[in-house]
Amino acid sequence: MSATGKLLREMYEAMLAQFGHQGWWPGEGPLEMCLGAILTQNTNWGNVEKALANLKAAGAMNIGAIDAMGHAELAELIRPAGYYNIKAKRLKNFIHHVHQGWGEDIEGFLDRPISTLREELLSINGIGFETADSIILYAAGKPTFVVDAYTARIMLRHQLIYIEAGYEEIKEVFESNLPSEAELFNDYHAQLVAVGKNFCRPMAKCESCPLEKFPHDRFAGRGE
DNA sequence: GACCAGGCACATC
DNA sequence: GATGTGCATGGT
Repeated sequence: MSATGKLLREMYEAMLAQFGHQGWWPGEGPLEMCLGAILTQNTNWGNVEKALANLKAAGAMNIGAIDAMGHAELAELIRPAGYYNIKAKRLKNFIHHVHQGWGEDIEGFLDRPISTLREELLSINGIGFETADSIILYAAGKPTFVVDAYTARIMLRHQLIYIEAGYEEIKEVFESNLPSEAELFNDYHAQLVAVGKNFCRPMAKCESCPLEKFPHDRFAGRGE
């Protein structure tokens, strides 16, 4: 294993020891996770759960129903997740794409090589890098690393990336230095979010952060 | 009442 | 190609 891989491993163990397994997206089916990935864009997961509950209560947790639904009706159901007009469009774009190619077979849509699936997801308006990777990792259960703003900030502070690094470069640091295991990538991302929420904030001090013992700059994060 | 939350597309320069 | 802006609810 590379030196970076060893460091990433040790950082993971330290976070795991402090936060425990996070169990993100314990899963009520791949479709729900796909919808959740879009609904959670720049939004608290608690609000997303309310929107998903509304969809279920309306009998709309299936591809055909959402594809057939009018914009206003869908927007109203997902209202608690915020940005409901734009997210209604994004959900429809995604659902329509899957419906046309795969009918109700979301698992067939997801069960393809990562590169194929990722490219196709990214071609859908409303699905960017993070949402595509979230769908691949959490809904399809395939090993692709999800990068978010917390990940970028923590990696930068710990001098594991350059300030100029983009999404794909940050993702590559994890994927080329850790074993390609969906379960590890899943929990690793969740651990980074826990650190980001609780410690590694702009201008925050590092005391009692599980990553404090690893090399870092205190105020090197993005946007600081 | 300000600030934030598991982004993305589009306009503008 | 870099930077700015709109999208919107609910919890702290």
